[in-house]
Amino acid sequence: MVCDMTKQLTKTDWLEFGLRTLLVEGPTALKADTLAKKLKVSRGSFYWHFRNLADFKTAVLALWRDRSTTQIIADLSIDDNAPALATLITRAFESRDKTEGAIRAWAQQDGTVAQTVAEVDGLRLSYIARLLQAEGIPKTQIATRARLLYWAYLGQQVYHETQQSAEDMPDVGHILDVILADT
Amino acid sequence: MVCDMTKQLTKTDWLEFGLRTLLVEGPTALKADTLAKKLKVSRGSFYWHFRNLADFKTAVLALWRDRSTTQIIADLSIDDNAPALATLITRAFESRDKTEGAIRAWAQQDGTVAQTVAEVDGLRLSYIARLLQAEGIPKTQIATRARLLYWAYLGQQVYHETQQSAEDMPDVGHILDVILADT
DNA sequence: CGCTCTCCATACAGTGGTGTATGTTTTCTA
DNA sequence: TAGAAAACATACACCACTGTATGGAGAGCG
Repeated sequence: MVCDMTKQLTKTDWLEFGLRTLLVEGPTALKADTLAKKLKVSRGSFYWHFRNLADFKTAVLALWRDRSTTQIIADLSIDDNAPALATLITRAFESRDKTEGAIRAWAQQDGTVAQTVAEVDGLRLSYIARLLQAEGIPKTQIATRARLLYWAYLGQQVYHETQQSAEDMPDVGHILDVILADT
Repeated sequence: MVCDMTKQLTKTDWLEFGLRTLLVEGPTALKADTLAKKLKVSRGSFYWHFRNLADFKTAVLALWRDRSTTQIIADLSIDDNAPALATLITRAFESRDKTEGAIRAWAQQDGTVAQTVAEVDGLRLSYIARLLQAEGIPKTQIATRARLLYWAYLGQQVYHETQQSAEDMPDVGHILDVILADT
């Protein structure tokens, strides 16, 4: 628990904890009852800040969407002289949380979530396409290569390794080589 | 409904319907109550064939695992003269069901499911590695390229397109080119 | 001090699902 | 064709969770 335990809870506290819970335990853990217990308060607090569960969930979803897009902007704002694509790939493929899996699991059982995920996917994909264009990839190949790279990122996030061995890390450099290879 | 409606249900009928429901509506739809209603029987039938829900779920999981592995064997048994890798990629990337997404959504909230998924992932990955070896990829690059390809497949399955336009299909030929490209 | 507004607790009714017990129908088989 | 076994129906107790109503504690302020 990172927040001050003595204070009372604010709407933001609930949303932050909700997002964190979503990313760690999955969408099925988004219940007023269990969340309240983990926050050591009663559901009265929850229903004071939010009209109902659906409202809370849409707020959590919006929070994730904003975070994701601003994170894209942050990645976008790394200076253009640096090897942006390499940096992006390294960061993406070395992250080891269940975020993407959790969000996609949620999207699969909720239409509005799926729509939001589609928007975020579109933003990320167009960003990758821009980087590939800067790398000099022929225009007819950009779409496919961007998809290949982004799909590989998504796939790695939902991929289940038998054992999380450190030496089993992907060879990021070689991935970059393949994505940029001449055919 | 594809099965004979007049007959009584067998254990296999329940499992088949359970697997199908899982792949279409996701793991949260695996409830004795709702399944029974859709099969137009009461829960008495369910609890005659299965001790409890957990038993049913593990049986459905086992069915998926067996199907997945035998399907790999079936793909493996296409004659070695044919361009096996191209065929596999074409089939994989043109399939448009939510199977992988549903299974992975399930795995994310159930440890034993995650373990089974890991086994299947391992089998598929080693199969792809074998095909890449047959294509003459250097041994030091096989692992990374196999991962890249399989991750891209997984990613495409959980990827949410804004609109399911047919012209948005991936360029399978170019994917193959990139995966096999000299670096 | 007393008043108000914010935040939370408690108690309640309602819902959707599980599992069990027991009775009823259908099917198989001798 | 009687009887056993398989398959299903019905009714019940139980649990987790939602949403609501209402009451109470706590800070801020006149």
